[in-house]
Amino acid sequence: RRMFPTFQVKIFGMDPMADYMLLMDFVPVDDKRYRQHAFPSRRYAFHSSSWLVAGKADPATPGRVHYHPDSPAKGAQWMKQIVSFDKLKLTNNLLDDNGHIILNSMHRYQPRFHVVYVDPRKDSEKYAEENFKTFVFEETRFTAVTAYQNHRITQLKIASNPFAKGFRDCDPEDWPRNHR
Amino acid sequence: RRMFPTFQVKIFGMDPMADYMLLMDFVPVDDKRYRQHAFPSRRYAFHSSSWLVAGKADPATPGRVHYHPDSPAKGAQWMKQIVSFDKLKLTNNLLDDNGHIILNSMHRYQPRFHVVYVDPRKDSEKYAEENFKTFVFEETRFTAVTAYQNHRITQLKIASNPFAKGFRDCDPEDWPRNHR
DNA sequence: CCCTTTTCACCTAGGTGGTAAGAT
DNA sequence: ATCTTACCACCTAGGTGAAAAGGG
Repeated sequence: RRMFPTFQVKIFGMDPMADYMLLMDFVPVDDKRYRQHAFPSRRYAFHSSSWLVAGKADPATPGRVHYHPDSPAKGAQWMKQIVSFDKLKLTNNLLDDNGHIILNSMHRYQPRFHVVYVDPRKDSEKYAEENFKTFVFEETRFTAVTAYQNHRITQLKIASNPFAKGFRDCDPEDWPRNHR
Repeated sequence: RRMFPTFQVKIFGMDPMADYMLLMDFVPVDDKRYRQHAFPSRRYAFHSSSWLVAGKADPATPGRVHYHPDSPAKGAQWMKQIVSFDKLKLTNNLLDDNGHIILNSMHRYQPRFHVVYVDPRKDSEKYAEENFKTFVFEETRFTAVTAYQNHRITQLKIASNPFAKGFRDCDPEDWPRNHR
């Protein structure tokens, strides 16, 4: 499935005439597996609001990469509007052959954003290091799940994702302006 | 609206590592305007199967061009599968600002397909002539209309365009194999 | 009359969380 | 008990010709 919200980025400082590839990947935040409850219990109507460590992480998944489908493109093209990675999809299927990003459920991940300058020089491989920049936004960390573990996350998604409009109790269009 | 069927082309002989732009435009086939009937008549239940010349063409429309949205891309990318111009849209609105191709209704057009080699040399403008190839398939000529003038064309479209499935009398899936 | 414009029901295509059944 | 899978109704987004209304 897609990520929601989508990872979006505004870019400055490229050479407008040069070609760049934009891509994303996901690295584990830690070496842990998470779970909802330490002990069996009926006290929680719908899971808890915090995660507990359940032990060591499962074996790492193949480290796939997602190229922005407009890659390669000129710096001017990338900079003239917000770049949105809305075609990026996540899966927990280790045998996936749709090229989706493979993650372990119940593990924490840090999305990373990479910019690659397409070096026109013949021996460009030599400069791979300097033609490559990585950007990490820690506020985009998340726990991968197969089903939501927290009502407030579910409600936030239903309220903000247009495709979940069918599950809304009231229409946000009817809200007073100062509540939007 | 879109063209249907979509203009599609299979490409051979490019340099796999070089960049190319692919584009289409439309040129008038002649300097004529067409119409259905020479004289008022009630003999035709739904128009005629042939076109009659109605006089000289209307003033030529702005000669817009449609770049395939994957442009620019490497020869290897273009050659590895059929290239489909399914994002190309036609309009009769001279003031259109969606970048659609502007055509005069009731006029005949010849679609043209152009391949532009993106020359990496600094003085590439000098070689514009040799880096540009045009391909014309006369069987793709058509008369632009705002509404179909012939029942058999309407039925052919309904039978073959998936988006018109709602107007089909019977489901082609139910046809015997040798009729498909 | 002939053609164009506008609106509409009906599709394709695909992104949501809910839900029930399945797996461990 | 906890988590995963498969399927579903319900959306968004947009491509069809029909039909009615409008213009010359």
